[in-house]
Amino acid sequence: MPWQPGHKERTRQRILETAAAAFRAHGIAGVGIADIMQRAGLTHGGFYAHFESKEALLAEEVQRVGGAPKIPAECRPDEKLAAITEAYLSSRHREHPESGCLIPTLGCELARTGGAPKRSFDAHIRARLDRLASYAPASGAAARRRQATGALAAMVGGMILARGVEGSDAGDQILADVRAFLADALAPRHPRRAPRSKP
Amino acid sequence: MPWQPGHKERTRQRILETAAAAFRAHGIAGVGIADIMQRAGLTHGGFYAHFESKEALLAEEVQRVGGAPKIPAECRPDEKLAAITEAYLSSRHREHPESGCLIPTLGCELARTGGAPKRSFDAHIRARLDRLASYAPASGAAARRRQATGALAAMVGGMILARGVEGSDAGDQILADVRAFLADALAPRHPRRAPRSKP
DNA sequence: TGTACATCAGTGAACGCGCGTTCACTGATGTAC
DNA sequence: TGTACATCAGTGAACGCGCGTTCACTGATGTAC
Repeated sequence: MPWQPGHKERTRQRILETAAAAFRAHGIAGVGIADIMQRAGLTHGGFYAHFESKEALLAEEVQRVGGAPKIPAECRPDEKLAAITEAYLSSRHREHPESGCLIPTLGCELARTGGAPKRSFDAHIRARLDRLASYAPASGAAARRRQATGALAAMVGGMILARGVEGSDAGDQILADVRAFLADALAPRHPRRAPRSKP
Repeated sequence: MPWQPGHKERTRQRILETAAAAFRAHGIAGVGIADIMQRAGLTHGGFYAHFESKEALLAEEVQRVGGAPKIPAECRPDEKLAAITEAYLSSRHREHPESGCLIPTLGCELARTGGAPKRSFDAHIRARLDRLASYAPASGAAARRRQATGALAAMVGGMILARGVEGSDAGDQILADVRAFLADALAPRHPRRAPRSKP
């Protein structure tokens, strides 16, 4: 074996990491194979020695980019989900899509795809909901699932809105509003109100 | 004037309506001028007699596609925002991106753009938040703003997640969870809990 | 009423460009002797 | 220790294609006489 073992695998990882940032920064359609390879210090022709196609790369990317949520060690169990949403809805995250969650950056495009990328996206969403549900404060699997789904939805949508408005201040204001909304919605509370009554 | 007055304007509107559906169905990058014009029953060359560029069309589109929320006439004032979220988070909306809200379909792409489309998107988001805030049940402008922002974020994110998973059932489950989450979060409640206390 | 005309909405060939993908080739590498 | 060699990761020219945009043109139209 004329090359050090693991050399090709390391190159492959480099391409994956470069592509992950490029996709999130410019969108799937906004990034070409040549872009990715150049940023990885290679030429475009070599790409197909590592991946079958752009679509295959994307599918692997969506599967790979996990994003384990950071939770403060001293966090109370019933405040973990709220802590995750606070960390997610940060200015830093808003300013750095290339290293952030892929749903607000690629979600619209991935929702339209089919095949392998769509399957990866499906798995990505399910895995995140499962994980978030394990941190939800409510009692009962269904209630925790509701909290996790509602929180992730607001996180994703909030980030899109914050990046969609012009100006950092307006974006940060949206983030702050969603943070406050979720802190309130996820706070331990009295039992649910009675169902809507007919007048 | 050899053509009926308003003829060109009607053609222009037809292009705008065709493009609105096409963009939301296939994304900005996924639709070409030739596609739009063909669907409008025209040939691609004529496009530039109506719009300066694809970008100009997009900017006008984002400004135009408003989406006045449908609220039942007999709806109680403090349940209007919740009613809007229920109507938004429907299976029908999930299945028909081409005629639905443009934020879950184009939001990721628009957040990355600049220039006229970005300005339109900014205005679009602000207008929607203003309108939703006017339906929010809380008392006080800031609290209503928080509810409107949180609700729109969850609506947008929830729709993306619902369209991102595979299968109608999984998508509908996500919608139902977000609906329930928001119904709970927007329900009239006791005063907010005390701020986090140190142990 | 019929004909010639000016207008201009719409046509379609052409442009330069960048895309994803292919493939014959190159040359840096570790090994064998 | 030095040289010849086989390997294969990576190169770069080339492909067909579709894109956004341009522009000389066509031909349906309402008007003038």
